[in-house]
Amino acid sequence: MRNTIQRQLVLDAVLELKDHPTADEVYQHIASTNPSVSRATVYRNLKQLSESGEIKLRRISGSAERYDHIQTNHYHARCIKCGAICDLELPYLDHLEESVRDNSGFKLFGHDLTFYGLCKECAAKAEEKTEGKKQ
Amino acid sequence: MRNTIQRQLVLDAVLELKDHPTADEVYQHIASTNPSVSRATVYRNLKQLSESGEIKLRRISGSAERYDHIQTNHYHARCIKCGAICDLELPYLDHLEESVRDNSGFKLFGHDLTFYGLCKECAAKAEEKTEGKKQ
DNA sequence: ATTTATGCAAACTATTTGCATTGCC
DNA sequence: GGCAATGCAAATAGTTTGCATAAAT
Repeated sequence: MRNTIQRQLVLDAVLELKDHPTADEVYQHIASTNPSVSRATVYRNLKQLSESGEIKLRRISGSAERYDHIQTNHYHARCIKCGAICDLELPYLDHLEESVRDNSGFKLFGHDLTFYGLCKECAAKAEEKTEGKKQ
Repeated sequence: MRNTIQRQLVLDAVLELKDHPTADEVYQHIASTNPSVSRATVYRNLKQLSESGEIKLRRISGSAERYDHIQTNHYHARCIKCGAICDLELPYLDHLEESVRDNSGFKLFGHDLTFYGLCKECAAKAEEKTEGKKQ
């Protein structure tokens, strides 16, 4: 694994864009200052960095793949209206796999848990509309 | 919502293909006997049928969207090797949303939980390989 | 008759890959 | 120098959309 400027740019972008950026958001961020870096390189480095454990790939249901500078296990909420992703405070369900009654022969390694709902802003907007209708 | 042959074909396909088919698998199934039905129609009907509650859209992390003839809440496992999806027996965590310490203002409606691991077959293959290395 | 649904093609989003070239070690 | 990484373009997977036509009500 070689130490290229591009790899460093990708790592820096994920560390700066703390908000679970998608690959494209990382690319856009880098392209704003380094337009010659290609999308493919961003994708390749994101994959490598997440495989080497420097960043974390998050699979958020209903969303494109996202990358996280935070490594620790925690869960996320996705806004069904605007797509925002938010960290949640819920103790990580460490031994959930063990609770599965395994009649399938599956060897389970882990789980992805994503909540969905309305973020603060979108919930407020929905509230306004409802109020509007009442009058 | 009109009662077209195509809609019926899509519904029937999901009921027959019990194995959480993707939109494309539904399309292929229908196309094998009704080649004139278009992919777009399959997608449109899958969306409508899931919105009207006749079938259930499942968001399985790491997989394309899938459709289920079963409506009841339950969780799934995805094989990281072959992509197979399997129903799991684990009591549905009905009130998980309530356990979230909500500092974000999110209004949570529900959650998607997907386990990942190796299915019986792929686990067996991996075992073989390991055995091979030992000798 | 009206209006929803269809088929087709094109567009779009997200991601990967082949290949010639660049540049790290 | 050798091999990994890059940039580019094309390819792929999954899904949606515009539009003229067909068909359900």
